[in-house]
Amino acid sequence: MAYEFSNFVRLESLSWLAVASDNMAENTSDLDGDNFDWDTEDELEIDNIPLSCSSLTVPGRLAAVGSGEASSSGGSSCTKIVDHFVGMGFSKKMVAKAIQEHGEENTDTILETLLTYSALEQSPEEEVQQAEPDNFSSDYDYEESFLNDFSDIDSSDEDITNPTSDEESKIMSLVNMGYTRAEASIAIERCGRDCSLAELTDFICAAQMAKVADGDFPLEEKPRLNGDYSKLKKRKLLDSKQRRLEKRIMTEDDETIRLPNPMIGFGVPAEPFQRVRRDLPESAIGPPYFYYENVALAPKGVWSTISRFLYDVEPEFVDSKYFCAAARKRGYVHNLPIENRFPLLPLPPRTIHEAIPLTKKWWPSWDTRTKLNCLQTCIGSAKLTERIRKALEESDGEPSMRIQKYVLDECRKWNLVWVGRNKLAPLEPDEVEMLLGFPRNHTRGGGISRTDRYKSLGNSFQVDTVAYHLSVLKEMYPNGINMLSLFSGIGGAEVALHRLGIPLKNVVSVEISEVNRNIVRSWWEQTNQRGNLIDLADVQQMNSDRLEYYMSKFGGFDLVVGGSPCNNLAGSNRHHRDGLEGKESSLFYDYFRILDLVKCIMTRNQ
DNA sequence: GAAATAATGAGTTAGATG
DNA sequence: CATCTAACTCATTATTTC
Repeated sequence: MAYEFSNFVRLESLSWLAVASDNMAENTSDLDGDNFDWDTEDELEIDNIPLSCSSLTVPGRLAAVGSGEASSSGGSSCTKIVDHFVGMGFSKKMVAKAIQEHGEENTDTILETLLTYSALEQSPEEEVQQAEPDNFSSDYDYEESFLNDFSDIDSSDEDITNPTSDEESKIMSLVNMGYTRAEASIAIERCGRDCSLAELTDFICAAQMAKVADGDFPLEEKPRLNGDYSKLKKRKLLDSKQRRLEKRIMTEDDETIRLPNPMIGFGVPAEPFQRVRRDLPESAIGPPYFYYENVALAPKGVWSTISRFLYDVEPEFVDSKYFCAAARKRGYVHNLPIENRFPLLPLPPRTIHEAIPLTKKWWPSWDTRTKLNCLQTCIGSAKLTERIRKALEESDGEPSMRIQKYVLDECRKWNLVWVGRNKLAPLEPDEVEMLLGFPRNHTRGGGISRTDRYKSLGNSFQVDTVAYHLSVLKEMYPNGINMLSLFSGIGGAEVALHRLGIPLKNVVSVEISEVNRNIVRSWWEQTNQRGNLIDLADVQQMNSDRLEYYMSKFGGFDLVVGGSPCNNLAGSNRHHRDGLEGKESSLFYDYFRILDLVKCIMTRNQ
C-alpha cells in the first residue's frame, strides 16, 4: 500500500484541496458519505477520499438515467410500469413483487430484480434467501446491506479470477446450441462462471426477448457503493470457495479493475449485446454531463482511483479497433446516457487494406495483420526499415520463419506498412489523421513540425469512438451546447461534436500546447463555426472565479470533456511511468477539481 | 536552437504448458 | 497451481542534422 500512501502525500500538497475545502465547508458528511472507500484493509485509503462539494446525496441510492419513465415524478402510473415489464415477458406477479420492493421509480433496479428472479427460478436450490433484495432499497440500513454485499462481491470476483476449463466447455455447449461465441462468453461474464447452462440460455433468451442486452459487463472489481447489480447477482458461495476467498483477501490487494474481453465497453456498432441502460450514482448525474478519457492499460489501481474520484462511475473500456483500422484501448468515465447511440457517418475504413489501399499490392501473405496497433507519438526509424529490407532480400521467395517472425514483430511494434517490394514504412501523418477520424491536414501547416504532428496525433482521441459516445447529445441539445474542454489537444471532442452535427455555442478550451491551440483555432475558423471559442493555456489557472465568469456568461456548461495526460501511465514510457501521481498525469486531479467546481456552481444556480 | 533521428524495456495480461 | 511464452503499449532521452 505504499502506492496509496504516496497518493495521500501528493494529495495533501495539491493546492486545489484548499479551494475544494473552502467550497464545501458546510458539507463534512462526505467523509462518511458516498465516496468513502470501504473496501480496504488499509486505513490510509481513507486519506484518498475524493472530496466533492456536490456529493450531497444519500449513500447507496441510485437514480436511473436514460429511461424516460424513470426520471422521477412520483405521479407516474404504476399500471404503465407493470405493463412495461410484462411486455418484456416477465410475469405480472413477479413484476408486482419487484415494484413492491423497490418502488416504481427506479426501473433499472426493477429490471435487475426481475432478471434475478428469473435466474433464481431456474435454480430453486440456490440461496434465494441471501439474494432476496429485502433490505437494500432503504437508506437507513444502507450500511448493513453494503456489508452483506461485501462477501458477495468478492465471491463473484473470485469466480472470475479463476477461469476454468469449465467455462470453455460451457461456451462450447452454448455454441453447439446455436448461440454465438460472443453471446456465450458475455452471458457467462454476466451470470458468473459457475452458472448453470439453463441459466445461461435463460439469460440470453431474456436479453433477446426484451431487446435489452442489459449486460452489466461487471468490472470485476467491487462496484463500490453503487453496487446494485452485484447484490442481484448469483449467490453461490460454496464453503471451499469461501476459504479460498479468505486466503485471497489476506494475500492480495484487490484494487485492480478488470478490463473487459472483448473490449467493447457498453457496446459498439455492429456487435451484439449493447448495454442499453445502467445505473449511475446519484452524485454522478448531471448537469453537467462529463466525459473523461485515458489509457486503459494504466498501472494497477489507477482506474479505481479515477473512478472513485469521478463519482464512482464505472469506466467504459473500449478498443477503437471496433471503430477504425487501428487499435486504441482507452477507458472512458462519463455520465452520458448509453441508449440510442449512433455512429458517425461515413463509417471509417475498418481494415488496413481499406484504409491504405496502396499497401495491398505489396502485402505478403504471411503478414496476417488486418488492424494496426495503437498509433503512438513516435514512428519507426529509417534504419530499422532498411535493416528489414536487407534481411528480406537475402532470401529469395518466401523468407524463413525466423525472418518472418522478426519482421512481423517489428511491424507490430512500429505499425509499419508495406509500401514496396520488401519495403516497409511508418504511417504518414495524414494517414494517422485519417485513421483517428480527423479531417485531412487537420494538423498540417501553421508552423507545426512533422515530429510534433506525430506527437499531437498520438496523444489524441479517436474521433469515431468518442463521437459514438457523444452522439446521444444530439437530440438533447438541438440548439447546440456549451462545452468546457480540458486538455483539448488537437480538438478531438470538438471535431466529434461538429461531425455529429451538434452546434457548438460556446467552447472554453484549455490546452497547454500552443501549436495545439493553433490547430484548434484554425479548424474552428475553417469550419465556419458560429459560436465562440475561448482558448486558455493552463488548467491549473482555472479557478472558481473564472469558471463563474464564463458560466454566468453562457448559462453554465452542458458538457465537460477531458483526457488528462497519460504519459506517466502509458506502457511506452520507459522512464517515468509513475502512475497517477506522475508529474503530468497528476493533472487528472485538476480535471476532477474543475468538474466538481462546475457541478457546484451549476447546482447552486439551479 | 529547432527539428529530425534513433535507441532505449518494463509492466501487465492472456493464454499455453506441465 | 506454478511457470512459461506471446503480445502490446496516447513515451523519453541523447545525439545528429539542418
